Formats: sequence, structure tokens, C-alpha cells
Amino acid sequence: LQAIDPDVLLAHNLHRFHIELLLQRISATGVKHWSRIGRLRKTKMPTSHPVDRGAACGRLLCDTWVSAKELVHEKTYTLTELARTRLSITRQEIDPRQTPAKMRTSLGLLEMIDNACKDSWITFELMFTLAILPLTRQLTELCGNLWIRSLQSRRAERNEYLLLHEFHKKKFIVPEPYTKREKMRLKGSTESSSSSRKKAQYSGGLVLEPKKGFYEKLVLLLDYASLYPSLIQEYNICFTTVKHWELGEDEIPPEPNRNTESVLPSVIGHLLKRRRAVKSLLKDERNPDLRTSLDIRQKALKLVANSMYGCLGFENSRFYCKPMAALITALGRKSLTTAKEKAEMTLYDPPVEVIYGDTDSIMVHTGIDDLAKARKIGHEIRKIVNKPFRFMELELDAIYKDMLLLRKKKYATNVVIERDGKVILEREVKGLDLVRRDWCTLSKDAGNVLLDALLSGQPREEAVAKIHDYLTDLKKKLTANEIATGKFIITKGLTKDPKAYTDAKTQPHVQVALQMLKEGLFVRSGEHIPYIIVINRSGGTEASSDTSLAARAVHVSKVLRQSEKTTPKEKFLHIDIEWYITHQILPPVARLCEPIAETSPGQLAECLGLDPSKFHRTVAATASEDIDEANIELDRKDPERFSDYPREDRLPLRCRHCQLRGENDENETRKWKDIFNLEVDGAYMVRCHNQNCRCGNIDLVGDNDDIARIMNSIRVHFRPYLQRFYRRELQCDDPMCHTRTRAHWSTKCPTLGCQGNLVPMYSSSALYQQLSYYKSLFNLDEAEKRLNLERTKREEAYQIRLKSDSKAMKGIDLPLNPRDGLPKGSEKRFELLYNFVDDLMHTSGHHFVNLSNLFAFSQ
DNA sequence: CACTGGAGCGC
DNA sequence: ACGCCTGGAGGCGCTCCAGTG
Repeated sequence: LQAIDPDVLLAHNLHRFHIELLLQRISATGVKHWSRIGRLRKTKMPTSHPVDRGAACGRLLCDTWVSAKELVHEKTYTLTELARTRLSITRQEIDPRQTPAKMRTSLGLLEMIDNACKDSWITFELMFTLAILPLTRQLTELCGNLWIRSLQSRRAERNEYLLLHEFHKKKFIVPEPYTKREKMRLKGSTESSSSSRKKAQYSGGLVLEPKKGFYEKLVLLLDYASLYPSLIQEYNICFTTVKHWELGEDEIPPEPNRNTESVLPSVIGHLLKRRRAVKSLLKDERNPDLRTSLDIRQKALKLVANSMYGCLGFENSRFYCKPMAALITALGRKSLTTAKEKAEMTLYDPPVEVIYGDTDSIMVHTGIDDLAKARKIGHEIRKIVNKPFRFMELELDAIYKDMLLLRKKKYATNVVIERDGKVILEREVKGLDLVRRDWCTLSKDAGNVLLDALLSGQPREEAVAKIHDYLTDLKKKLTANEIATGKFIITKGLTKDPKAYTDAKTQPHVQVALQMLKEGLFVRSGEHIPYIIVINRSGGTEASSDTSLAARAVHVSKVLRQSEKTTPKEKFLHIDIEWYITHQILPPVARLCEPIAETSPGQLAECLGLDPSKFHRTVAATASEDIDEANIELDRKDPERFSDYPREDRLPLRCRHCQLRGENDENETRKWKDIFNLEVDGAYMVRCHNQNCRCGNIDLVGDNDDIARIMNSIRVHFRPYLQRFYRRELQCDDPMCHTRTRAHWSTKCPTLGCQGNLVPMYSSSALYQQLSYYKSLFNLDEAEKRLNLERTKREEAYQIRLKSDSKAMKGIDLPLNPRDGLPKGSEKRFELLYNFVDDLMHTSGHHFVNLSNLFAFSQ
């Protein structure tokens, strides 16, 4: 070191391992001048945190482990894995326990040296591939902090320095950071709770309720470019404009005055402006070296701009400001909501639908296949949303050919990419089990096969058949032991040192880590443990679930090694195939197939050779679509819920004069639906549609005779529902079991071997639903509200179009008020009918009957 | 069944 | 004024699992 005097020290895990190791060996072997590791003459060797204590000051410390974690997303960050994914190099690993043996022979020693050299080169290449030095240098130049700190990826400190310089330049006095004692006092002796993540301090981004399902028409992805930075600019959010010092706890500050430009928005604006400039340079640059360096510049500018918000919410930051962070997220939620509303306000045929959205994006189902048309819709929505903003910009980010939307933050799509006039599809999977490292490869393979089948564009039946075949075949291979051991590996990360876990005995990866420690291996927080679940070794001959899961987890190397040398002691390790099928394959597979009507968890389980009756509820319980009692109150407030009420449950009425009714004929039905659903053309709801009717297209609710007749119709129509309810028949909720019974002493299915639960075939809530439907037919107040809402929506949409588009839509229909078309006295009669149904509901008391409460005594 | 800690995603 | 010691560095939202009482 003294001779070379390097500027940079480089290693994988340098910060947490090599420096400490070097110092330790120096002191153990008594090497003099330890401080030559750095460039300052120091007398005392630091006892802990040598990097922070400046043991190597004067040199840059580049740790590829730290940098890779910040710069790229990987499953694990071992040198081996990074070499594989980033450099396509297969790195040879040496078990540290083999080291002493290798050191004893010259061949072994040579092997070790060779290995160490190769590792050095790999690390070196990795550093260049990730462009660690140029990028951190850019960040440092931007923010004015120390380069070595950028290499430690301390984002909060970077932001701190950027703001310090900026405020200093503008002659502001900046806040002193809190001392440790002050922090303690502020927190009011809140216990340290070192474990995992704290509870959220304020609310964050909005996630729209996904309309789950499988979409086969084009879906648009629209999102705000750099939402939080542009919000800061748009609303002039700054330490000087947000009155954060006047607020109570958990109060969201009012929007600041937008007419001045304050420090923070100008800093952000500056960053974004520079980035745009660099990007435009990049566009025309042909020299590949300059291109990479420009690309790094723009990436650094983006990183800094994007991390500003995060640091406002970071308690230990000098510029910590919870109210500002809370205001930014609140405005973000508002922006997302307005984007959604404006998108739905458009008038397309078929109407577009916002099916999902997360924080800064909305996904719009167009219902069409025409790419050009869909793109046009996207740009129109974009225009409408962006209209009022100065800085914020909604962009059409992608178009999906089809989409499987399972839950919040969990979906798979085929992205449409146009290259040289040709359309290519690219799979994108977000949040599903198969992108998570805590599922074994076997499980992910299955997931991928399923997605391939479902998103292939082939008919559903074929796809489902393929899936069933695949699972059946998989089961066969599993029982025949034809699957490689590697496919069973599950990986989990340690968030703290293995010994620090309070519930160590329930966590497989912690158990394995503890075992590794016992065997003299080096394991600590941040590492990822690969393990396999085996059959209980303590001699259990039958069920493998005798022992807890954690106790049956074994490190991969143990299982792998036993296949090489077959010592009888280690042959005890049998992979628990049954557990893998029931816990690693079936649940993710069942979740993927949830929106697919052509199959069911029971059928999937059967393919895997399992008793289907045991797995009817493998899909998360929340997936239940039953309307439970608690939701009734909520449902009542939603007048639109009857717009697609099943045809067979709708009330058929005849016109007194022409006997027109619309039960069978498609067109007629549609008309009648319009009549009774008080839809957009509300004025027609009480009129006969028969052009030649002698009623003269007047009203169906014309006089008291009509009232009596309609009441009677309702009574007659309702009777079968009531009877069905009182029959109290129960059926098994397992789709494979067809048991029906009137037994009510137990909720368990009486059929032998079936694990299902009995549920009412016609529940009290279904009955309530039916009554609510009748009611909705005659609720003029609700109808009026809805039509008014629709009217304002259309008017606004019209205005927007008028402004944004010179040739505005012609003949835009504004909905009428339902009361406008009512003949004299009809309003009164509607009220009578409404009250009639209301009475029916109350007198019969069906609106809150709960079967399980009713029969609770008998359980 | 409700609840918790832990993990690992999405944005 | 100086020596000595310690400890950790972006946010929240959302499943999903295993275990507990």
C-alpha cells in the first residue's frame, strides 16, 4: 500500500468485512504503520466502525456490495450472483470450511490464490459495469458532499448537503441537527424498538381498489412523470412557504401560495432542467463513451430529485419535515384521484374504465383492440388531465395487450412494444409470487407456465387444459423424484443478526442461520439464507408435520452434498414433497387462477393429486365475494349497484294498455332495464316504449290502479325469493362436493371425507339485496342525484373538450332530470311505491336476519 | 378467528 | 481546549405466511 499509494480501495463487502479483517490481521501479526492503509498518520487503531472512524482516510472505498444494492435490483447480492447476472461469469465458490485443508497442500494453495485473483477481477469488472465511480462522482459534484460518503450510498446526507449549500448561498440560517439527547427528549422515551420497521408516521400514496380480473382488450398505463418532484414545483412546496411551525400534531398544512418560486422548488426545477438538457444532448450524441457518461449524469440528476421527498420524511435528517412530506403525499393522492375521475369523464364507446392505479399511475381499460385508437384515447386523457398544470405531466407510459389483475400491487401484463413497425409483446410481472425470492424455483416455474398459458391469447379452455396437464405431469415427476434438488431452494433474508430474533424458533431461515453459526460459518444481518424443507429427521415415520416447519429447514449445501457421498447418517434428508405441493405450488397457482372461471382451486388440487375437498379455501379468505352483513350498510349507499342486476331477478312489468313486457327478447329487455334502472335517459323510465301503444306513450304509473297493480306484481315476484329463504337449504361450499342439506346443527359438511363448510343457498343478505333492488326502482331522490352528477360530469367534459379541441363534439346529450318527465301526480305515486317496498322490508324484518345468530343456541 | 412479527414486494 | 466514546443513516402501502391464544 505504501509503495502503490492507491486512490481507491475496492472489494465486495469492503466496508463490513475486508477493512476490519485487514486491521485485525495487522494487529494480530504486529505489522507496523497500520495507518498506511489510509493517508493520515494515526496512532490508535479504531476499535469499531473503522470506515466511519476514517481508518482509510484519503482513499476512496468502493464496496461493490453496497453499491450494487443501491444501483441494481437483484435477488441476492453475493459476488457469485452478481457475476452471473451482470457479467455472465460463473464464479467458483469455495466453502470457507475447506480453507484449512486447502492451505495444507501446494495445489490447494494455488487453487486458493487463483480463486482470489479471479474474484479480484470479477469485482473490478463489476465496478466498471455498474459505473460506480463515475456515478458517485456525479452525485458528489451535484450535492457538494464527500465522495467517500456517496460511495457509502448515504442518500440523506447527499440531500442534506445540497440543501445546505443552497440555503447558505441564499443567506438563510439552517437548522442545527438535533443532538442525541434532544432526540431522546423529543421522542419522549419511546422505547428504541430496534426490530424491523416502525409504524408509518403519516399517510403515503393512494392505491386504487383494483377491478380484479383478466382483461383481453387493450389497457393504457398513464402515469405522472416524477410525481413528487413535480408536485413540489407545482404547489411551491418549500420550508419557507409551508407553515410547518404553526401546525398541531398530524395536521396537514394548507396549500402554499403558488405565485413565488421558493428555494426547494427552484432546486428541484434546476435539477430537472439540467436533466432535460443532458437528455437532449444524449439524443444526438454518437460517441459511445460520451453517451455513457451523459447517461450517468442524467441518472444522477434523477436520483437526487427523486430522493428529496424521502428525506423530508426521514426522522434523522437535518431537514426532516413531516408536514411537508404529508402535504406532498396528500396532493399526490388528490392528483391521482382527479386523473382517475377525468379519465372516466371521457365519453367513448365503449366507455373506458380505470381498473387500477398506484400512487402516480392509472390503468385504463379501453375495451378495444385497435392500437392507434387506444393510443389516441390515451393522449386525449393525458391532455385533459394536464390542462390545469404548469409542471405536472401525465404521460402515456405503456399499452398492455392483455392483463391479469389479481390484487393491489399484483398483476401480469403483455406490454405492446413497436419496433420498426412490428409489434412485439413483452411480459411484465409485478408483485406476483413468482417474482419473490421467498418462493422456490419449482413454484415459480409453475407460475410462469401458467402465465404463458393464460397470456398467450389462446382460448381459455385450451389454456386451462394445458395448466391441468402441466400440474398433473408435475405431480408425476415429483413422486418419481425427477426434479432437481435446486428447484426446491427457498431464499430468505436476515434483517438482523440471527441471535437477535425473539421468535427464532418459528422462522426457518433463522433456524438455518443459527445452525450455520454453530458450524462455524459467518452469518449476519443482511445475508440471504437458502434452505430446503425436509421430512422430520427425528425418526417420524408418518406425517411430516410432527415437527414445526422451522425445525425441518436445512441449508441447501447439506442436501446437495448428500447426493455426492452417501453416508447413511445424512441420507435421512428427504425433501418433503408433500409440503412443497401444498405450500409452495398450490397456493400461488390457485391465486393466479382466481379470476379464471374455467377452473377452481379444487380442480387444481386434484391435478396435483391432493384431496380436492381440503383446498377449497386455499385462495386468501378475503377473496370471498359474499356480501356479508357488515357490507350491507355500505352497499346501500351505492345506487349504481343495480345497473347490472341479473335479468332473471328483475321485476317484469306490463304496460296496462298494450301488455308489452320484455322478458325474452333482447331488445325489449334492454328497454325495460332502462325504464327501471333510472339510467341516463331517466325521463323515459315511466313510459311505455311501444310506439303504437294506445296509452300514447304516457306513463306506466298513471293512476291508482297502476299503483295497486305494480304493488301486486312486486308481491308476487317477491314470494318465491321469500320461500327460497325460508326453505333454509344449505350447501357445501366446496365446488367438488355437491352436498345439499337442511341440517343446521353444524356448519361442517356432513359428507364423509369432505372438509367443506355449509353455507345457505339463499342467504339473508341475498334476500335483502332483492328488496333493495325493488326499492331502487322507485327512489327518485337517488335517481335525481345520479343524473345531476352525470350532468355536471358531462358538462365539464364538454367544457374541457371545447377548450382543448377546436372541433368540439357535437350534439352532446345532457341528461334530463327524472322529475322533468313525470306526469302530474306521479311523484306522489312513486313515493307510495317506494314506501310500499320499504314497509315490506321492515315489517318482514329481513333486512338484518343473520342465520348464524339465529341458530347460535344450538351450536 | 383475530391478531402479530417478519419479509418482500410496488411506487 | 482537548481527549475519549458511541452508533446509524430515504418514505408509506400492501399482501402473505406461520404461529399464538
